[in-house]
Amino acid sequence: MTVADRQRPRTKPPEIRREELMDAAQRLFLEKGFAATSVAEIVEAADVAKGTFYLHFQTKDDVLAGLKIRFIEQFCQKVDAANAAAAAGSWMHRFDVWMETCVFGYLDAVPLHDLVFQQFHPAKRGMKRANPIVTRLTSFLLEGRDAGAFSFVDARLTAVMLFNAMHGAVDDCLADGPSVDRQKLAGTVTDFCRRAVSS
Amino acid sequence: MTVADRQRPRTKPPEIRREELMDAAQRLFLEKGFAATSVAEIVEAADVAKGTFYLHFQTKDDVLAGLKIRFIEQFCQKVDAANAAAAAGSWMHRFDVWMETCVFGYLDAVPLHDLVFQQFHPAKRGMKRANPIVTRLTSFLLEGRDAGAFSFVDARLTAVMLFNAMHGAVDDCLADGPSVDRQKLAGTVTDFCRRAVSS
Amino acid sequence: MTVADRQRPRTKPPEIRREELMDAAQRLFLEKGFAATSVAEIVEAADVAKGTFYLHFQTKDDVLAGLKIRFIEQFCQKVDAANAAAAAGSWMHRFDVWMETCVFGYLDAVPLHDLVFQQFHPAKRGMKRANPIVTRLTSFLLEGRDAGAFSFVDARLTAVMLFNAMHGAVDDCLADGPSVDRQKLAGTVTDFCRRAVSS
Amino acid sequence: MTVADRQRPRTKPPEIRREELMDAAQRLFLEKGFAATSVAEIVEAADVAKGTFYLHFQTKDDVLAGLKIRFIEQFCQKVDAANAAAAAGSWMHRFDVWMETCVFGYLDAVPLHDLVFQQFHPAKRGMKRANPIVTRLTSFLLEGRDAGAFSFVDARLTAVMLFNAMHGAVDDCLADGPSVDRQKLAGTVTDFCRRAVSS
DNA sequence: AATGAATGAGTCTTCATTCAT
DNA sequence: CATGAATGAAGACTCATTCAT
Repeated sequence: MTVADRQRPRTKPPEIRREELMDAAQRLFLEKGFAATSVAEIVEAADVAKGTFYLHFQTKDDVLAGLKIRFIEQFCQKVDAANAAAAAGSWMHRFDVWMETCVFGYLDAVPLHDLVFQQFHPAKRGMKRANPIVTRLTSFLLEGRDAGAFSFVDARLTAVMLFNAMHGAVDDCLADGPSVDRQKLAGTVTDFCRRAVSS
Repeated sequence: MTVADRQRPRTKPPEIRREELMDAAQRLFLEKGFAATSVAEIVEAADVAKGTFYLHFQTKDDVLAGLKIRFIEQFCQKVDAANAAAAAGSWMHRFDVWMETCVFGYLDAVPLHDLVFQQFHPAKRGMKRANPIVTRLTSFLLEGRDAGAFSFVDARLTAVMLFNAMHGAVDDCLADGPSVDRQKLAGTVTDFCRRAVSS
Repeated sequence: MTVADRQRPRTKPPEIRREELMDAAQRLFLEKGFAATSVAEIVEAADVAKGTFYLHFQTKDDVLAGLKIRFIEQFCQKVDAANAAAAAGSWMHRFDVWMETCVFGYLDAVPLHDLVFQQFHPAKRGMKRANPIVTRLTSFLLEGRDAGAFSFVDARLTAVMLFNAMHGAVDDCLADGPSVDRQKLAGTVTDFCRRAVSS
Repeated sequence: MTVADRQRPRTKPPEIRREELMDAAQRLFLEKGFAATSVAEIVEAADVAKGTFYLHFQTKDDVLAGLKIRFIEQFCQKVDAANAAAAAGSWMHRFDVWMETCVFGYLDAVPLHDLVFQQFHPAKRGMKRANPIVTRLTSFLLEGRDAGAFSFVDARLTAVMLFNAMHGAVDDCLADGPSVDRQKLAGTVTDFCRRAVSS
């Protein structure tokens, strides 16, 4: 309460502060879970006052929403980059690259993925349709089929199943422990997926 | 508040009371989510007093655990029954039956499945290994391969991927709305899965 | 936190607890004002836990509403009793009794009156119409006019003006300090009021 | 956010800024109540930054005090003007003008009056003595009595009662809705008041 | 077996005010 | 004169759990 105690305002540009708060929140959410993390802990970790949090986010849920958007953006960038890099190869090669990128990408991000995709209440399953990875994969499959490289019944549903198969495999491996033979996993997944779309 | 209302003997056998509480809890959890449902609401729905809840369950989490066990038991029964009924057919036919049973079974139970498999907070991913459906499917795949009917790299991982592909497909369809062409969905899923394990 | 610390529940019938909480709240509201009194202080004064407060009231505002109802009931009882006791006298005498009862009643209750009639937000002026004292007084005036004892333009508006005149006079006297010549005040008020309705 | 939008010099003379802030505050206070209005809302409505508010007012209460002073000044001007205009008439006529002016003046300002006269918390009832309208009316009544036109027991208390009767009547009419028969109301009030002071 | 009043730590959120720029 | 990011004390309200009856 003394004059000495009162810290002078340590002003930063809003984007920086917001990012710092999101970083702190993400770390804590991953450690202890969303519900078990209090706003008090977030602001302490970010070294700001309680009120500062509410300068940048409407509610605690709001941070999670922000984290989700950030996660999706970053993941899409990875996939797009890998896809572009392999553009010259065969369709099957490009498909393998797709799935491998996803496997590796998720291996590094499964906890975060689960965090941001945790369904808040029920029903909002509709959100899943928005999954931009599935959307991209669907387009890719359709192009490949037009080129005679792939075969399947329903492009979108196939993309969904490929995505979930991959995701489940990664999940399962991680369940065994943190040390995973990444190449072996990727090999098994791509083999599975290739079969499922081979013409 | 009438004389008739109160003091009516409300004693019931423990198993019945427990079941009624679980039913009430399941309904509310599915409607509003686990975290958003309070014990107060559960006991109100089950028409018992607060204390009665704690006569049958240690904590709120305990009910969810009970719900999970009940769900798995019921689901396994369905799968086992269908599998037994198709035991005389070809391996591919039996495989189709497997996947179809899952599709139909999950179509009716996806929200419940998601509820009981919701990961609480930490990386209790180990739990997933316990999924008895995957265990059963793994055995089935191995037998089929021994009989020369199937081909794949890793039995367990393949079972995991098949399971997740199926689950994802059902999820995705449900996202569009409650009315689903069940046969068409089952057909697409079985086609996908059959490709993935064909020798 | 020790076992010794934990007080055993000191259960009381809901009506008693509710009354005790209202008493504590009323005392604090009168001392420090409604806004300046926290629920924490109320429960401390009533010697119960925070949660107990919310067992009996939905919100903090809810207590004030309860206080208002209680106040009105008690005030009406006083007026009705005095009115009944004077029923045998002349109309003018009964009118004097009316106003005197109000003057004395308010002298003892002005702070409480102001507390419970403090307008929360705007507009809810409509509430004032519900003032049962004014309603009673209106009826009384009409009966007296029918008997040829009173004269005025508009019964209800006259009742309102009499009530407010009385109330303002009491308020004004109280502003001078706590020691008031009650008889002199009552005399001045009844003189004023009698003139206003004399035929 | 365009270049044009920002950095436009926003400096204004202090009196203007202060007035604008008071206008914004008064509008919001009347809409939502004093307590329910935040400084943040005031500065937004006045289109200035938070800090600017504290350049012109010490605290939030300070604005309300300013509003009160402004209100009283304006109201007194109206009454004085009307009184001066009627100076040539009879005492009773002048009295009618007095009360009519008040009725009409309050009809347009009751919400504002209630706002600025809302007693904060303690029994700062002493403030009411300062009511300059009552002071003026007291003087007027005394002069009229000296001239043999009025009769009453206590000049000040009579002024208080007249004022409160008038105020209550206006309040009551407003409670019915925004559309009021102003002339009828004024008639009823002046009739009531005239009786109360007639010799 | 059943009750339900009581508990109290814990949570999110608000907002008047300050001050470096 | 003006700004607006930062502060942090304070407050209302929730809810899983207990236990005397």
